[in-house]
Amino acid sequence: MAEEVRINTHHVTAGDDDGRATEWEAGLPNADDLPPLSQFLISPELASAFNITPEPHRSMTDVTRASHKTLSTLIKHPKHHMLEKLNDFMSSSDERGEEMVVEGDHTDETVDLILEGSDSRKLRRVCSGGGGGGGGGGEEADSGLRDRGSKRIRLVWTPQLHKRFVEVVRHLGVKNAVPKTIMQLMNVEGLTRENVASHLQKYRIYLKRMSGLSILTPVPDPVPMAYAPQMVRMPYAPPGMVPNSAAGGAGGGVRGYCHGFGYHSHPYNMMMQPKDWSGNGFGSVSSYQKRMTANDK
DNA sequence: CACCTAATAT
DNA sequence: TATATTAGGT
Repeated sequence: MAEEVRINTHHVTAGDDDGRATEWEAGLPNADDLPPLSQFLISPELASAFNITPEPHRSMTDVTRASHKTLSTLIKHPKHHMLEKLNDFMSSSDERGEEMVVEGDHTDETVDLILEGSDSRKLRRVCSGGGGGGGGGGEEADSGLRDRGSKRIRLVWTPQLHKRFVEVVRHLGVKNAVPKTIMQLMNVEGLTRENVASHLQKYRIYLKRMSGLSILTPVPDPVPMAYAPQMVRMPYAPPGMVPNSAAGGAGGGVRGYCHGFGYHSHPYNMMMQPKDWSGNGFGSVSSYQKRMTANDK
């Protein structure tokens, strides 16, 4: 309780003293009703159980600074001119910041477009009930989202975006999930078929991995050998392949092994999603493996 | 043409 | 490392 919280009365100096938007404060709880900034909202046990790292302690100064920043941003780009900023950065980002993030928000309705340089705008996309289009048909137009030189911008698959991807893939079923359809169903502006294809390729590789792996307990702790039958199946042991040191080269050793998807990006697997979307049951993980060999389209 | 996989480029 | 692009095939 070291810090005194006085949000109500604190003023913002962006511009002048009355840059403060008092209407924003209407209905907000009084400072006395709020817990002090220094106090965590969840218990340490809970935090550790869910692998949450507590934010560093914030002082009133930090709050003030953040507040200033927000306000000055809003003053600079008032109203609905936010979208125009998108074009701004697209044309101003030559050669350098050519990374873009498309990240879905909590709802299915909006996605955030973020640039590598931490620029971020909101675009609106509606998953409206209309289009559906099981058969295909070409609706939804264009928007490849390019750099000034008409070069494509690198897409970053944020967890939100990936989640949308996975939902669509599951909804379609793995067999019918092809880039074009996925792209259409995801309904994210700027997303291209190539984006999806590339991601899908990686996703399939990931699934293959998972299907080879034993899904049941990757042996959490060293249990006595005698009692540990064969819980860990070898993923893929193509005849005549030595586990490690094959290509060697890049990256090296153990870590190059679990590249990309399952492990790296988040402690929680990016590729994994809760087993449910609609009634589309495909529980069995190793069902599609035969597809490659034969022909079913 | 859309799709697939593998390899390679950025 | 993650994503894009290309090659070569169905």
